[in-house]
Amino acid sequence: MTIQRGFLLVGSKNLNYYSKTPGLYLVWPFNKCNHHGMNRGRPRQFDEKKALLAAMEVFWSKGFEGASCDELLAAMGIKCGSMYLAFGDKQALYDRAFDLYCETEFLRGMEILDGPGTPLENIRTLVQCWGEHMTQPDSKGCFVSNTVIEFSKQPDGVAQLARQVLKRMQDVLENKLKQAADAGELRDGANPAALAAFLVNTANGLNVMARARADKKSIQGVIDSTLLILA
Amino acid sequence: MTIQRGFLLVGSKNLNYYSKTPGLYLVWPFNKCNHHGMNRGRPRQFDEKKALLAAMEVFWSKGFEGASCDELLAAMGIKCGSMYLAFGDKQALYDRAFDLYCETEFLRGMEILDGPGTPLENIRTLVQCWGEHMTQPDSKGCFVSNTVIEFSKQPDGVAQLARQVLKRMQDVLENKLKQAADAGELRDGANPAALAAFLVNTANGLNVMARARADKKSIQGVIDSTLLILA
DNA sequence: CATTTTTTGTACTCCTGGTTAAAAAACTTC
DNA sequence: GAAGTTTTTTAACCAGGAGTACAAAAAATG
Repeated sequence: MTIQRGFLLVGSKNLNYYSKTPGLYLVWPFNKCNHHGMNRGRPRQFDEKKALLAAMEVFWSKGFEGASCDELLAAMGIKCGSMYLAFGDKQALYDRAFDLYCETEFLRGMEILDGPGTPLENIRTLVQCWGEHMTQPDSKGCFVSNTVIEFSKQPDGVAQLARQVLKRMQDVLENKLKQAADAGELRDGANPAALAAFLVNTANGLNVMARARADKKSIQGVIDSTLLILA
Repeated sequence: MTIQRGFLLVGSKNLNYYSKTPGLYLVWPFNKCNHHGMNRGRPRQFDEKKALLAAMEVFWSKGFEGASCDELLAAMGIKCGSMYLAFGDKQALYDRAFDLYCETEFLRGMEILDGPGTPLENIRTLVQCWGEHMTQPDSKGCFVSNTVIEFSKQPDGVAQLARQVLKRMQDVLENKLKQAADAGELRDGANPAALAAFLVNTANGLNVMARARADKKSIQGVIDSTLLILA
């Protein structure tokens, strides 16, 4: 039986391929890498990673609603057909961009906590790093924080993920603060759980300050005051 | 010359009145209050204050882009014709709603600073008040903070206003902190300017925490830690 | 009562933004 | 080279959302 165009081939990778004769078709994902290490069909003409990175920048600075598809596609350097085929839809693209941010910008920042210094030293370094980040003139703030705000009404999806990331960050900080306390670096009676929540709060606040284009002196004031509590 | 319907009467208050005969019309704003203290024309059938309050609630919880006209009109209980006549357009309505928020919710909160206690006591009360506000289950956070974020890319208009309100709040706090310092309520070397920025930052952070539906314990931790610095 | 001024309600327009359709292009496999 | 599979391109499509037109209604004026 020869396959002809006209009817949807259920199971074909992108569900956009057709046969002329009606019937139930069993379609295999042919397009896995062959013995030459090449895919079948027309090869991708854009770099998915690069495109995603560009999309991330746009979403990061403009938010989900604020970023139009046109704008995204222009930044990604591809046409809508390619985007929809590669990523699904706008929300899926946002989700991917959010993941990318978490993997790169966000969690990489948290690695400072495992630096060479003592627990408290590392925490203080992280806080100072936030300050430097937010005082950069083209700072887009924090993508996670922005996501929490824009999707705050939604119970799951990327909204839930963003809340979990903040919670995770809080947990990591609490852990580190406990280590600091055990090492006698915190004053007596200091509460690691409360301090962790406080630090996450400071980070979220800095995001707003950055977007409000607060002057450097104010942001430095925030950092200095925060560090005072970690003395 | 009798005026007839059909052609726009340039100068008529709402530019929606017509004459049948073409020509240049000189139209006077007749409809100022007359000797009966009444306007001419059909009287408003809705309470502008009430409608604005309803719009404020919607904008506050959903943001500018997030609030559709349908939704706003439903909440306001009027039809679009009335809304556009009374307020101008969606942005103007938002601006009015923002003003209303500042006058009521926001600046009223700042009045706590002029309460009966000492300067420092009043500041501490304000911080605690933030905590109570944000832990309420239906808390919509802070409209000013939300506005700063959503309009962060825009140089003027309500965006600028919102940034100024934050700055104003910071100035007021700095002033109060100086009073506290003069009264010997702050530790030696405390920096009122830095502390003021820090407190505004905490407030902005709490807004995010509220929208992230952080647990009460975390928010209390933020408040407690913040108050520590004001001891 | 006729006229003027205003608000109201309904229908409509216009536009933008997300998404899909369909065919052409580019490649592999047979 | 023909057939098969995928990406690219271009042109629509469609829904919803902001805003407008206009006639009808409701009041004051004189």
